[in-house]
Amino acid sequence: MSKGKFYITTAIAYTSGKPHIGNTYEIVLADAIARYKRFEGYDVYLQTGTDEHGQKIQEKAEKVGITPKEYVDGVAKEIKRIWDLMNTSYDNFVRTTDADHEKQVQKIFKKLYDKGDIYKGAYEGLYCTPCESFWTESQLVDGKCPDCGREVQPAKEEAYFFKMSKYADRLIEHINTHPEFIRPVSRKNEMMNNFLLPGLQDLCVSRTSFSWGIPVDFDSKHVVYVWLDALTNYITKIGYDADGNSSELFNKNWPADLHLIGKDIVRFHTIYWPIFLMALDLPLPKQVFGHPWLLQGGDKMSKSKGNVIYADDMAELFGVDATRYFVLHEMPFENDGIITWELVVERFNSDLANILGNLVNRTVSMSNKYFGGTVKSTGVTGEVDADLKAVVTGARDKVTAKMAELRVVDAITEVFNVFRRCNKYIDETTPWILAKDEAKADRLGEVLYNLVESITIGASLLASFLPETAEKIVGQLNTGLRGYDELDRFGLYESGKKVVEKPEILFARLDLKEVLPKVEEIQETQRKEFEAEQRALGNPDAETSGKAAETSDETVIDIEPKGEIAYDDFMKMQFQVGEILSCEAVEKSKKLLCSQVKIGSQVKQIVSGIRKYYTPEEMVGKKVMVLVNLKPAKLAGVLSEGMLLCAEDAEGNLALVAPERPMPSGAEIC
RNA sequence: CGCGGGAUGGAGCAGUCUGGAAGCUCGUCGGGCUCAUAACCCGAAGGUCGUAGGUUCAAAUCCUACUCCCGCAACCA
Repeated sequence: MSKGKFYITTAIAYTSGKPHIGNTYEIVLADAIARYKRFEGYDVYLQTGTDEHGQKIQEKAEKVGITPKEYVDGVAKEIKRIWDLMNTSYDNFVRTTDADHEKQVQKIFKKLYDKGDIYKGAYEGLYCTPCESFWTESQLVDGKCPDCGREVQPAKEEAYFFKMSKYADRLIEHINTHPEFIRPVSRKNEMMNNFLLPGLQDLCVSRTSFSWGIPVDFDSKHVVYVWLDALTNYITKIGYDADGNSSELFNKNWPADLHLIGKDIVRFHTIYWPIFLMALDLPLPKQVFGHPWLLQGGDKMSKSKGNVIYADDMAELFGVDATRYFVLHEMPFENDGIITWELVVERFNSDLANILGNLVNRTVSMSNKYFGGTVKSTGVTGEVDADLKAVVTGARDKVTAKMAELRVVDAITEVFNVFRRCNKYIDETTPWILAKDEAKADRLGEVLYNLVESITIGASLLASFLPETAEKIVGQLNTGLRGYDELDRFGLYESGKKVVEKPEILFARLDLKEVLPKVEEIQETQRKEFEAEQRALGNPDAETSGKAAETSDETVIDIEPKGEIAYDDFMKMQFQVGEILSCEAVEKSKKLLCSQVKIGSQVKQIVSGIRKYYTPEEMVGKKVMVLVNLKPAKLAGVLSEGMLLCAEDAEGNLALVAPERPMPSGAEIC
């Protein structure tokens, strides 16, 4: 009896490196939703996978000395391994390097080209030849290249563009008439105000600067823009065919009911993707949910800090279900969630061990102790039974209501309220006192029956979130999980069955003191791996910060290698030691500090983007390395006559470079 | 005046759209209980709901101004 189809997708993971717990959150969330929908009776199709093209991947593979395909094969395998480890019930794991996908993307590109929505044009802009970069008028500084300060020339580079503006009005209309399309609502406002209402630019949908992508089949210099490539997986991998021979799977499942994505890519999913679909004459997905991020103690995770939390590390320490529980529970609906090891342990002990694990344990123990494990309904009810039953049988609808709004945390709370109520029931009925009175044996039997029945119902509701645990619980109670339609009825546990003799501890309480050293170990390993990786990539200085740039979802990004320079070029630059005489924040900016720097006998005003790392007070008196003969420029309206040199680490943290021994102001650095 | 989000007992959050007795989890303190994983149950303390005004019989909630955080954008000479 199907309630209809439900097609849900996650964003496909970019194969630039191992996904951390924040990335893993998405698939676990999707899995919980998918499992619950299936449980409700929907015909669910959950699709996830990997996004494998793009310049970053090509560069990275080159660094390691393997082909891009070899590289993504490795990462995709690792991602799939983690998805499987987390016990996620996806129906389809897609890869954008799959042949059928690539073929359809080419067809789609051609179709849109034939239709006139994609046209061949040119980047027209101001080109800085040494930097190989295009700039717009507004990016220029004093009419010069913002990178190198040299002259720029008007230039063109051939590329394909998509006519976004053609569909903008229709999209605005759609968003306005479908309030549920973008969730949460705050993201909708952001999209409207920032991108749609100011007017959409045509989007460049091809690249010629690298080759690791899907080639445009009628113009092989170009590869398809990664987002056009990646987004279309939602249709190609369920059988969309641009020529009209789409599969039954596609016809049944499209439009998608829910795209689950991170808040950072809302723009692509609520603007570009719908417009691509409009151009293909396809209906739009019903809902796009941009979930928040999970942050490590408020910081972004990064490998070099050794504070990345990976799902498999967590699963090893706490178990798969505890890991699932944690990410689902700690992620709020709209704001970023915070993850710390202390919080993990607290949740684990309080909810999983104490409320749930202990409840099952004490119930099974008592059944064994008082009745040799036999659970029998005697019909001797008590006053408090009614409330227990009401809470237990009413839980399903509450959970369903929360899930319908994608309030997964609240749904889990509803499930746990069942277990909390059971614990309270034990206190209200005091079985250990009943057991002392032979005449109350029947009442005692009924109490234990009610507990076993309630736990069975609770476990059935829990199954979508903690599938393994739910099975273990009903296993100990010697029964099975209930169907959705049975959960509003009390008393289906077969009277007279026996529970297991020895209750297995579901979640053993953790001691933070024992967990932290293990965490320390993991972090140490991570830092070592990171350094080893850096060395492999030819960055021997990696451990002290170094040049290897990296973002949270990347293992490494190396900076663009610059061309060799002659000694003369080097000699053109004048570096000197400067002493900071005074320093103040630049009013109009959040990042800039303006310093008066004494270099020899002159004083220069230099603006630097280091406000985040240094206060004006602590700047004063420092002797730093200054590039003196840089052409002055205005930053946030303030004149800057040079550059304070900084080292930048993986996360963009900056540290001023200073002479290692005291040197007088003005000393030349060469 | 770039766009947006946030500020609620010690911590983490809900409540704000649709004004009407400040709520949840954890922690703390006190009590109960001993079936159970030092678990469970009950109770208490603790908040002028960022600040200042305003609307209203009534404001965490609506309006205005301000302060401080955080994203994005810009930018980081």
